[in-house]
Amino acid sequence: MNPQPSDIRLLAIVGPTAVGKTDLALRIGRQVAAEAVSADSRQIYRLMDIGTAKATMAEREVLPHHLVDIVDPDDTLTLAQYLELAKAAIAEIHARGKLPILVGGTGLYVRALLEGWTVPEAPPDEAFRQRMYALAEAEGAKALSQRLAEVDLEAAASIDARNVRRVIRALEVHHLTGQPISKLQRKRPPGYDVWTIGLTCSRERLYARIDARVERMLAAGLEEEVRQLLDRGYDPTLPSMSGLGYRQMAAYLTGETTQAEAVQQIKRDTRRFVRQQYNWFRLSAGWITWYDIAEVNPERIAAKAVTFARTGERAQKAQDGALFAEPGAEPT
RNA sequence: GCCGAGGUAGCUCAGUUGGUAGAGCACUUGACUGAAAAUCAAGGUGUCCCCAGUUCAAGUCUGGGCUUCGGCA
Repeated sequence: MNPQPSDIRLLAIVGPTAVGKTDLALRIGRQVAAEAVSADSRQIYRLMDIGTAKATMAEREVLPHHLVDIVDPDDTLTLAQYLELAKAAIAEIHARGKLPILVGGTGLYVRALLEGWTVPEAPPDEAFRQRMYALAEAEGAKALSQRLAEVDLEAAASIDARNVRRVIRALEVHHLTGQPISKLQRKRPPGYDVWTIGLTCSRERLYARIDARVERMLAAGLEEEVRQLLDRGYDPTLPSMSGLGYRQMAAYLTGETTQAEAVQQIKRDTRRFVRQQYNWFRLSAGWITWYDIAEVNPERIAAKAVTFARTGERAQKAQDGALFAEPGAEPT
């Protein structure tokens, strides 16, 4: 008998990069039987350890991590594949009598999982994409969007015509399924017994943490890690190499920029990324119990999580240092 | 000390024949359903170094001052 999702107690830890999500998960892992399910689109890659700030092997002894190191840098993992693997991992961990902890900063993954997005069954068709890009090149992005309007008016209206990538995906779905993407996108909440903790702090503080972390990555050998990837023949244009730290380091190592510029750009781009992350994890979101790390000791947050693991009891907003009192707010 | 070139948005700078300013980046915000740390979009920003003068009107012209950077002593 498979357990119903509603039987599965799931803790989620979200927030911007470098705020301390992994650290919190480890603290919890030392106190209760738990395993982590990563919701990080970059930690999936093997050989990319330093720049993605993966938990160390020793830390993974304490808290086993799923969905980390699962594909090679020249491979890709799609959203649909991620969702399948994550759901399976969560079910397995629960079956072992342990607490699954969803940890990660990839908003798309977290939201898609917790909100139960049904991804249209249309795997990428590279040849089709190439043709569409050529078309966009020849006739312009507008023309492509008009083509989409002919088969899917709703999608054409909601996707910015200038965002060629998304317009092509919508066309691709119609091409492969004969149906408009706007009709295939569904949400079916999986119904986990989930509590989502969000970690945050002021931008000023976070930006300082980011700068410090980038320096630590450099000291730990980020440059050498990227050089080895290039030496192994992994091309700078691969999706995996578009990650923070890798893209800029590769540009330096191939002579496009100076080292100092590359480092500065990593810091700058990471700050930009943080702003993007807050679009997925809004401070005003009722489904997240936010804690400001400058105000609440991580041990105290971990204690709340442990209580949840044991009893299913969530810390109340408006107490325990949680931000944004909105009692009764439900996950969407 | 002398000669030259500057001082305009957080930074680098543009600003035509005088009509109270503008681009890139930064910064802030938003979208996001099989590439997502991707891709795309929107937005604000100013003692135009200071003082005086000419003028209906000065970032722009004139004089003085302060200051930065070169070169020469």
